Amino acid sequence: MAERDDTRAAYLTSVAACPTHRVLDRMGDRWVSLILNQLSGGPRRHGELARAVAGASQKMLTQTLRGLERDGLVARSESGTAARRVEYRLTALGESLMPVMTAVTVWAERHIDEVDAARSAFDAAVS
Amino acid sequence: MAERDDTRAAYLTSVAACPTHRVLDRMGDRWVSLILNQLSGGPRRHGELARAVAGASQKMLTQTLRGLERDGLVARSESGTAARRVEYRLTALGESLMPVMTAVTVWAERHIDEVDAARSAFDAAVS
DNA sequence: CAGCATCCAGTTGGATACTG
DNA sequence: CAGTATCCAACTGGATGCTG
Repeated sequence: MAERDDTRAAYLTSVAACPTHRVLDRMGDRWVSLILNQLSGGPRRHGELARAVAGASQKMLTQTLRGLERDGLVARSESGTAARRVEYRLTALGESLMPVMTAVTVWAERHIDEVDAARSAFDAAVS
Repeated sequence: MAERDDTRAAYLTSVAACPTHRVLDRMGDRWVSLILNQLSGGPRRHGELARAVAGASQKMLTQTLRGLERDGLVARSESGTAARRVEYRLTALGESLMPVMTAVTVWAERHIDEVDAARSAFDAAVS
């Protein structure tokens, strides 16, 4: 399909650039919802987050936080020289995203049973 | 870290089971937002979707549709014997998700510039 | 037309070990 | 305590060819 590579590439680019998709991608990152949820309760130290989001490896925790920081959703502040103390908190931009997260959560909790039922039915029909 | 495998595994399971995360995962699937968007305009044939979501490979289109169908968000109906005709449409459950998608879209379009600005600033500071 | 199967490259994310 | 660096297994998603 060499003749259509350009078209395909253009489409892929435009999809990647789609704001909705980009936001969804970020929100869907495995640990983002948990971290954002923690931070919505106020600033948290790195260690606190590590404990609260215990499933995440150290690498993923930092990596995810960096990503959120890069996108301006989370702010990082450092203090202390000996006993280092790093704190993360939501930015105004991050806070503005919370209602959207909440909307997702509300829908999810309200309809997850229907989804599960649909899955069972589907899987049963297939097998 | 063999001693904590159980704990870790339990956490990972609970995260995977988290309704919010599951929904976010589905919504974040690369082609879901585009497909759902198409279907919100009414039923579409497979071919129509293939054209509208031209970036997706045939495999991914079908795979994504199956996933949505499995989760009860989309319904598939077949008709015709010779010239096969397969149509997809949103279920009631799928329609109930659209406002959430819209909320994400609205936030995204409204704030993507801030995100981009934050990124540029972050990247500039790092380098 | 709609869909399935296979192969495979690129990415993701976890384990582990080490630094200031 | 917070973070970095490396290695690597698993998963994702695209290309291609075939079927009813």
